[in-house]
Amino acid sequence: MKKFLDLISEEMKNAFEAAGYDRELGKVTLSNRPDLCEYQCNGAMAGAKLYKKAPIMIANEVAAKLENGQVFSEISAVAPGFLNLKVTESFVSDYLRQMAQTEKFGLEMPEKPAKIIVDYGGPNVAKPLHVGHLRSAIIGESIKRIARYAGHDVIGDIHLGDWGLQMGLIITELQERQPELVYFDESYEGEYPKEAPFTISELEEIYPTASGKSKEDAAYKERAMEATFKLQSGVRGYRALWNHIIAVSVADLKKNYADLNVDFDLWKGESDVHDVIPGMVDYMKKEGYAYISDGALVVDVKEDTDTKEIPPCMILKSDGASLYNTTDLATIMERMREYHPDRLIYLTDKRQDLYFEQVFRCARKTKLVEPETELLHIGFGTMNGKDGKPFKTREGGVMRLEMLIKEINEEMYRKITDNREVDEEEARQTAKVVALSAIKYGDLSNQASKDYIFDIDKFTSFEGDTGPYILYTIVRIKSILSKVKEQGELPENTSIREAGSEAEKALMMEIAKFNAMMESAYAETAPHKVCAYIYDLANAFNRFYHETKIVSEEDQKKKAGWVALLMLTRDILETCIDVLGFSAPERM
RNA sequence: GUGUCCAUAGCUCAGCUGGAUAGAGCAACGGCCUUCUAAGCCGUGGGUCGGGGGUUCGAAUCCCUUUGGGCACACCA
Repeated sequence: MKKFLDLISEEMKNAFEAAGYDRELGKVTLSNRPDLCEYQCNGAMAGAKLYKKAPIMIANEVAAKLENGQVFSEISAVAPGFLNLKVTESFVSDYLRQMAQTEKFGLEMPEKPAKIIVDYGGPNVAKPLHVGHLRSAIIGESIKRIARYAGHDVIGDIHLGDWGLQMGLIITELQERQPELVYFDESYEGEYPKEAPFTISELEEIYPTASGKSKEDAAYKERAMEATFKLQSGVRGYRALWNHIIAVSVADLKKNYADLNVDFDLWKGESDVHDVIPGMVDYMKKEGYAYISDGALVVDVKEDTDTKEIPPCMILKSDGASLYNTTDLATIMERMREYHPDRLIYLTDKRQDLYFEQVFRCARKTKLVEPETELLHIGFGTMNGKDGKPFKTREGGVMRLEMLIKEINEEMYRKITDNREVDEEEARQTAKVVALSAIKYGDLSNQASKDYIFDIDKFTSFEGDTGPYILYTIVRIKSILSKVKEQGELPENTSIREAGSEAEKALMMEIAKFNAMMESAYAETAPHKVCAYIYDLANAFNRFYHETKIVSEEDQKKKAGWVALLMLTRDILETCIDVLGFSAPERM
């Protein structure tokens, strides 16, 4: 289904053409002066220079070619050359009726769906999820859902960090604490225990401890590197231990991500490409891409057009070990082989911008990807506390994600039960749903690339531009609809009617923007556009709500029209929050 | 040093493919609940869009410059 603005522009373009001007001048946009008109076209001013004519003359000529009627109810040419428009009530309501009957409210599907892999820039196993992981999960999930809704074939891969030095560190620290463990007995040939010799909370404490020690104690670091090497070369006991670490960690991760309503199609990690690395390295050497520099194996990724120094992309460290680059490149190779994606999207902190620039260039240069394969890094900003510095606990430590979520759930529960009689169980459930909307909307309503202030009080507030406000609006609509239903039968013809008030028309015009909004949210991988849209839509609805009594309306035809409008509004709002990754309760 | 991102109301943020009077929310103040959830709606006040220059009929938006900040710059991820 064509976009609303395109339909209007089409009329305008015909008029420009009929008046003897370039039809491309007839692009219509939303008015920025709602007091004067609903839509506007600035093409006459753009055409003034081209045709050496006063813009107002062009505007007048074009206006004369347009007719009031089907599409426009008001057309005026205003100095210096604006074309101001209002559309007819019937044009809007016809469009909405069509939207209601069309799959995905008229969002056009791509001719050929793109195969897209979203890499959530994996958390390291054995490290607790902290607030830093929140953004990649939330933004990645939404980008994935938006792309799916837009008709593409999307695979989400958590891409765990499960193969680096951190694993060696953990193993070393375990050995330090429990040297008697059978995993460290190299002569042992029997089966290893099924139970891990540690719990998730122990694991989460072990890593920071080990990491700290390695920074101060060179010998300790040496041992960790050796342990890493042993693990990577397949020493049985180390592998067994590694499997335990992964299993315990992944179980915990799954629980955490489930709480966030985030899921992954693939739980792959760096370790999955371990076996293909040697082949890739050989290939890069053989083709002459890679060479030794200062002992390390690198690929040059400089380009003549560069305005800055781009260091070469390192493939192997001087000790021959692989690193982040190596596994990422090998992963690209594997993904191309296995899925042949058209597009790879990476979500990480924006501090890795340069790193991904190098990796992408390297992948292109070494032909790991097709020339047309799109490689996209979405670097997001830091989540800061109210003081503008990276988010910490009150004590100054790193905030664990679990704690953060718990805290917000509690806060929400408190607000829901405040001064009200609510069923305990229902209140808990509702609190969780609303809390998630608060966290996600709070994050996604900001542009991903910018740092933002995570303000619990603001996000959990039930006022203003927040997740709870959006949910409240949806709940309100549902409540009206169920009241109407209780009243009994509605006339059969429950289709949207022409707007009877300004607020109703405004709501309808807001709804009509849906497909254009979703299209650009996908094209620009911009979830915040969805947030901005539903906030406007919720506002438009609430204005309409306040001046329209629906349940008590006597005119059944009118009422039926409103019911249809409400259902469409609800469906669109719910679709939008679904692509943002949260949902609305039945009551709140 | 090089590169890069950012600077908009007291605070948090939109707007940036150039258009008329720069928008929200919070905070402040004032209205609106016997009527579909007041978690709402309506209204008031609040701005040299960091500074300067340029391009243009027109600049928060594009270009240059300057100030202040964040971040990155090969053996971490």
